[in-house]
Amino acid sequence: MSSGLKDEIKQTRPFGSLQEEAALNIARTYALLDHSLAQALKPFDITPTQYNVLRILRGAGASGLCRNEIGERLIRRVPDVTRLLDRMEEAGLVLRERGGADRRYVTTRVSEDGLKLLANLEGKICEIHRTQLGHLDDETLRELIDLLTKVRARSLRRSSGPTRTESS
Amino acid sequence: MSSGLKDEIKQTRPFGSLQEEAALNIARTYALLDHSLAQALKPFDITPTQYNVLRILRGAGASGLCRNEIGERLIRRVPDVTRLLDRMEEAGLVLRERGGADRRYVTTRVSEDGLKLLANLEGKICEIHRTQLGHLDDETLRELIDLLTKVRARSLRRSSGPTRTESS
DNA sequence: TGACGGTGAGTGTCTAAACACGTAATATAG
DNA sequence: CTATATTACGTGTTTAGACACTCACCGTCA
Repeated sequence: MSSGLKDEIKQTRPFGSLQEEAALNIARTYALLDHSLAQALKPFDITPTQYNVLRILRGAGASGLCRNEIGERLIRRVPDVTRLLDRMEEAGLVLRERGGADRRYVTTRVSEDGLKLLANLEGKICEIHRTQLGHLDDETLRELIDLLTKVRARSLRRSSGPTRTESS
Repeated sequence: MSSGLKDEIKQTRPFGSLQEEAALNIARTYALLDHSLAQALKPFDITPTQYNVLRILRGAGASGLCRNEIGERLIRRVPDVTRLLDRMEEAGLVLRERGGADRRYVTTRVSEDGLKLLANLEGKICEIHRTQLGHLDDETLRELIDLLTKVRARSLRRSSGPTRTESS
């Protein structure tokens, strides 16, 4: 069981350390999950990151969020939120508006089309999650979540995540 | 503890399901680990994927591997192994040679420089892993590895990983 | 022996990521 | 009230990822 990854990637040598094996397991598992999510989202012409943005903006509601706030809430930090939003604006999923008290800020909000897309996606996404993780019971999932939270605990003590090169 | 991710990404709503929360935890954790690895490798002018290739080829030894075999052993499958190897060949890290019985195959091997780079990297990589995961004891790491292996178990029953668009 | 399907590798092209730099608006200090 | 720093956003450019397509070689079988 614990040497499953070695077979998957046809590795001949033992892992250098348990830490390395754990890191590779995380990477491998993420690759599988992300790939299937990306495939599922492709018919809707959005990427997992764009889906992430849509959900963030839906959560923010009518007041919207500025570019940097969106960047900070992304699961995977990306160094070019501007053009990510450019593409989503062009696709009609979000609306941007400069103004308000501080004229540096550009507020981004989900559009009606964006909300409709999210609603359409909801069932599909649940199905993906069931396919990916439905074979594990709640206790196992909770345990996994707790362990991953522990993994991140060290990083969190020192920074709020990968530093983005923009605005740094 | 289990709501750590919500704070990290400043999420206001509860997660849709435990499955979703687990998937997002995996993604978030991977993003942190991958980012710090990429930063550590940057002074050596290679990416995590290139590092992965170097280790695969070192494991394969003098007989080398053909392009598709390399692609199958990567932690993260990439759809353009050819140009990945192009870049590494240009950097002097690998050698490619067409020939042998079946002249369709192109055998790739690590170069001397590639091996030297790997040797130089070894200590650095161990240090990274200690920084990332050194706060967890062996039992905890083993547990995490076992859980992630369970997560992947379902995918493995149906395919050997994300299908690559090339050669499919 | 020569047409055929399958396999291994590579190319063209578009999109996205990564990184350094630049601009505009606000805050702060003297 | 001006000079400077800081913040928020955008742009230019290089590199890598994604996907469809083509070419070369092999085995097979009529």
